[in-house]
Amino acid sequence: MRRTKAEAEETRRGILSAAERLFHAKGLASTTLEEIAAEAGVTRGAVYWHFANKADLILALFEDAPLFHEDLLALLSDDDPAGPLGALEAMVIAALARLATDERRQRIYSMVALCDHPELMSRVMEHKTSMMDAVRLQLSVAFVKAADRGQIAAPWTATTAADAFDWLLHGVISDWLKFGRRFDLAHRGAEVFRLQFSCFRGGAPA
Amino acid sequence: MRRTKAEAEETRRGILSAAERLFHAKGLASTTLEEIAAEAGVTRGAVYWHFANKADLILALFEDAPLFHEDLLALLSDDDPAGPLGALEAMVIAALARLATDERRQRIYSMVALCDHPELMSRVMEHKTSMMDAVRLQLSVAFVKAADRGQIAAPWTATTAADAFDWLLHGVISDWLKFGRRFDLAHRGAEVFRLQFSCFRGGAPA
DNA sequence: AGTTACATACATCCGTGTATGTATTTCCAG
DNA sequence: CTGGAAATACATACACGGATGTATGTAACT
Repeated sequence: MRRTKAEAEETRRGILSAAERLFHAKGLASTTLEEIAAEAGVTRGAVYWHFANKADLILALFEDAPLFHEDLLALLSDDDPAGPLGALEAMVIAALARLATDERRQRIYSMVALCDHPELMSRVMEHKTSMMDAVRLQLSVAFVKAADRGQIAAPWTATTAADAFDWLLHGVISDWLKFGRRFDLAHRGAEVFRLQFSCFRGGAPA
Repeated sequence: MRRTKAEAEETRRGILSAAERLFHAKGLASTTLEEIAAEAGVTRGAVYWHFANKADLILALFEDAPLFHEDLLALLSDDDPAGPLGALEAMVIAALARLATDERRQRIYSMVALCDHPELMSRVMEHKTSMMDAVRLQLSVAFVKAADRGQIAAPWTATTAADAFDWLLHGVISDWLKFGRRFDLAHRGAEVFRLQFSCFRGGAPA
C-alpha cells in the first residue's frame, strides 16, 4: 500500500503532530513510539521509516516547529518610531499575545522548557541551548542600541535591563505553562512588561 | 548481614543522596533504581526495602530536602526595619546567595523545575504545585502588606509587583541552573533585584 | 523492474516489582 | 545475663511486561 510522495509527507507531518501532542501531554520520556504511531493512525514501521529513532524525531520536531524565541526576533522591528526600546516592548507584548493563542507554540515551548534527559538527549539539548544563546545575544544587542540612544535611564544599564527582561520573560512563560495556564498571559504579562519598560526609561508611565 | 538501626538510617540517607545526584545528572525518568543502588553502594533490594517504588523515593527526596521555596519563607523576617518591602528584598538576595553556594539546593531545585512526567508521577507533581502555590500565596500577602504601608509606588500595585518579583525569581534561577551556571547568580541576581525594588518604591536608587 | 512507503513479525534487552534467602539484631523469657 | 525466637535489613534470584530496533513482507508508485 505504498503512498505517493505527497501522501508520505502527510504521514510524516501527522507523526510529528501526534508526537507533539503526546509529548506535551505525557512528557518526552514516558511517551512511546507505539503511542505516537497509534495517535497518528499508523504503525511503528512508519515512524521508523521517517525517523531513525526517538531522539531523531524530537530533533526534527524542534527544527520543524515554530519556536517562541524565533518569534521574538521576527517580531523585533528595526525602525520602530519609539526606538529600540519601544521596539522591544512592542515585540514582547506581541509575542506573548501570539503564544497565548497558539497551542502549537505552547506545546513546543513546554517541551523546550521542561526537557529532562540531559545525557541521553544531549543532541537535543545542544540544539536548544545554542538556539537560546543566539536569541539572547540578539536581545543584548538591541538593549545596547537602546542604551546608546539614551533610552535606558540610570541606574539601569543595557546589561541589567537585558537580564531583567530575559528573566521576566522566561519566568512568566514557565509559570503560565507549568501550572495550567491559570492566568491571562497576554494581559497580565503585557501589564507587567509595560511597567517594567517605563522603569527602564526612568520616567513616569504614560 | 543485617545492620543496626543507625546503619540502616545511614544507608537510607545514602540512597537518597545518590538518587539526588543521579536525578540531577541524568533526569528523573532516565535514572534507574539499579543505578541509584550502585551509586549508593547497595543493591536494589535495599532501595525497595526503604522505598515502595521510584515515585515514593522521589517524594521522600522532596520531603526530606531543603526546598528553595521554603528557604524564601524562612528568610522572610516579619519585623525588618525597612518594612515588608525591605524584608522581601533582603530575603531574595539572601536566598540567591544561599542557592549559589549550596549544591544540594541546586540539585533539588533543578528536579522541581525540570520535572517531566505529568501523568505517571502525578503525586510528585501535586506535591510540587501545592507547595509552590503556598509560597506564592505567602509572597502575595507580603506584597499586599508592603502596599498597605505605602511602600509600593504607583503605577505598581501589590499584584503587579508580586508578579514581577515571582517571574524574575523563577526566570533567573531557571536560566542559571539550566545553562551551566554561566554567570554569578548571587551578584547579578542581587544587582537586578535591587534595581527592581527601587522601581517598586518609585524613587531614585540608594 | 526497481524502489518507495509502509505493515508485520520477531529478537532482545532493560527496568520494574516481587518472592525468597539469610545473616544479624533486637527483644524477651527464664 | 543468656539462649532462642522473631523481626529486621538487606542480597539474590526470578517473573513479567513493555519498549526498542531490526528483519522481512508487500503493494503501489515511478
